[in-house]
Amino acid sequence: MGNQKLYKGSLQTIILKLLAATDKMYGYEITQKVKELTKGELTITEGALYPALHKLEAEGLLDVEVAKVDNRLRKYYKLTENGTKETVSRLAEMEDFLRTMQTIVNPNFSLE
Amino acid sequence: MGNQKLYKGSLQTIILKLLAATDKMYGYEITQKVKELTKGELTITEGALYPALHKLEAEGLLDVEVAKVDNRLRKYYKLTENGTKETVSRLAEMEDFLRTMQTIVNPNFSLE
DNA sequence: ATATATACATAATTTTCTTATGTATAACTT
DNA sequence: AAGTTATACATAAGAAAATTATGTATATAT
Repeated sequence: MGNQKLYKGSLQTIILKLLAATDKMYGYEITQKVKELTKGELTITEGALYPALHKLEAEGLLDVEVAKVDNRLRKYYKLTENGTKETVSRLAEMEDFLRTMQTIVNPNFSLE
Repeated sequence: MGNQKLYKGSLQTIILKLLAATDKMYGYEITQKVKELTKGELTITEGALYPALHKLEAEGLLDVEVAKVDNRLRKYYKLTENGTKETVSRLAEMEDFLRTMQTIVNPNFSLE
């Protein structure tokens, strides 16, 4: 597991992107998907995930739909119309950030 | 100015990388260099910078050398031997992080 | 004379996480 | 049958790293 600290600030964007790619997902599913996608490099804890989902919902970016599967509760989240728009801009910001950081940490990068 | 929030957690690595590329720099110089390098996308505030420099120094990654230029104080920071080693591993972690995030937010990326 | 730039610093607050804890059901193991 | 792990939600306490606000002081530009 790499430096989790670096992921600080990017959780909302990750959630939004996954929902843009999969239409609807529930919390636990998101944690498992991220673990799988990142080959275990990023583990989203419940203490980070659930508050983040609640916040995105409160901001009107996500809609929630409760389901019962195998006698267990699931909360499916999906992007609202506004959430879809916001995802586009969050992804653009993320790409700017990644490009900028790439430039800075590039081994060929020099200050001269 | 992009989403400053995304840079949370990467300030130490940025400082270390700049010092690896320039041998010694003082605080204000770092803020200006970063602004220039990122074309204004990232503005490092003093409230973030100075505590970060003090912390890196306390951890033994930086040495400080005080100078007086034009009757004004400057504190030049440079990597210690340990700081140079640590920079290598911090940059490796940063590259892992950037690669992983790139995978997740890549527009060609799909969950199927 | 006044504002901006250079150069440091810290305190209060906010944001976002980690760690710890709690509830509950299902499935697997011994 | 009993205990552990997996599934599925949630929140509270605390830590980490920033922002915002404030402070000191000198130099330069208007």
